[in-house]
Amino acid sequence: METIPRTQYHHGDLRAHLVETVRILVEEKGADGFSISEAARRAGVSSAAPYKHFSDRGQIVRAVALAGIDRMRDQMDAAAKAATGDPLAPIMALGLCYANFARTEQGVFRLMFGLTKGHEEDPEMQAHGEACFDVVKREVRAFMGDGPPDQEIERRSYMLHMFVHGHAFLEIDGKHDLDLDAGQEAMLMADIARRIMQD
Amino acid sequence: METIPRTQYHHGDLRAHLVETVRILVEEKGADGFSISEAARRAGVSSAAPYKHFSDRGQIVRAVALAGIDRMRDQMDAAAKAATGDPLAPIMALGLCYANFARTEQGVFRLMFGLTKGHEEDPEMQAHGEACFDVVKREVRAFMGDGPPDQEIERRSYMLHMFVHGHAFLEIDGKHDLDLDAGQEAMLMADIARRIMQD
DNA sequence: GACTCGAAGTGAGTGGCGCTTACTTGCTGT
DNA sequence: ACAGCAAGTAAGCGCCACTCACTTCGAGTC
Repeated sequence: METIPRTQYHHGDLRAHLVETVRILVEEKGADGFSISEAARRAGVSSAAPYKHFSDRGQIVRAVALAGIDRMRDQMDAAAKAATGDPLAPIMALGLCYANFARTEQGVFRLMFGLTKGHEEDPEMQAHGEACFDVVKREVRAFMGDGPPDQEIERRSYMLHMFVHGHAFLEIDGKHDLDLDAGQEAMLMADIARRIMQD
Repeated sequence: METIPRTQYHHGDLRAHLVETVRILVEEKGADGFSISEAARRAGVSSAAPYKHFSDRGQIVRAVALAGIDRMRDQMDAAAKAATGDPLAPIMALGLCYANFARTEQGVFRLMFGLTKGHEEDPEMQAHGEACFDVVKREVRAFMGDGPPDQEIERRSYMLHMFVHGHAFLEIDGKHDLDLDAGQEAMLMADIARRIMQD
């Protein structure tokens, strides 16, 4: 990240640079402790420059969140495909992946959800989220076979999502005292996955 | 709520008044769209007045969150005690209560969690949260009897919490498309409760 | 290769915010 | 009656999001 003042007048790709800078700031200062001004400062441009690329602060944050969703989707996809052995392994892997993402990209994770300021019905946001959830549904379908109707796949997938989402947030918010090591967390995930997927 | 300018110089109980005003603002404008200045304006005092009662904005927000936790605890306690019939009824009732609180006090609910700015290790906050969780543990113990060790009670209670917490947030964030009516939500809760509490 | 036109920058300015400071008010205890 | 202190005020500071009038410079045209 370039804190050094630019030599050229035009930046090159300020838009992408800003998104990345804000991502870092969000992790450093928390999901609501950063400012666009500071991001501009770090990028070595004036505080007015960001508004040539985004209509307002919300749109920058939105771009950071969207990129986060995509990143998480990629990680989930990879984790599910890499998991073998137990037929429940891919589903467990998805859960662990979700929790790990929340821990390692806490700030962005918070933005991805709870970004319900003016984005209540943002179709692009929803589409990217959907793509993420599709990975879950795909693995649930793979586990359950072709028997059950889509509605049942959806139901189970949502149950899994509820659990892991709650866990992720309780974890990063420090709202539980049972501090699990990686092994214990994996066992918890396995237990949950079994309970949700059985019968 | 008094928007009318006061007649007396001294307010009477500005502290409590502010907490209530901020609570309302949080619901109106969202968990991060309100300002202390506006709360002061609504209370009919100068923007400096709040700082005679709170060291900073964070402490006001904290007070609002604390009051919220207590309110939720009371509702959960009442809901659990009122539930009869099925032995799982109290546990289901707790879940529905949690989800309903999140819906009706969305702003405060968001504050109660995700208030991890400087409050990471706030013992009072944790204590109030604990008191809330105790209600869950009490009902789980009631369901399971004296057999299982405390650790198992804790485990099951946390599973319930994960699930309902995830549901509450996905719900208020509008992150799922299966829009459940009250009956369907109750059935979902029942299904989950059964899966978690069985064997 | 000069010219122009628009995208991408600048710097100064606005209003609102959180918070502080120095001062005032008026209730409460003696 | 009065002192002292808790609880208010107005004014001001620095930071923020965002705007506006202006400048720079690179890409496309002749």
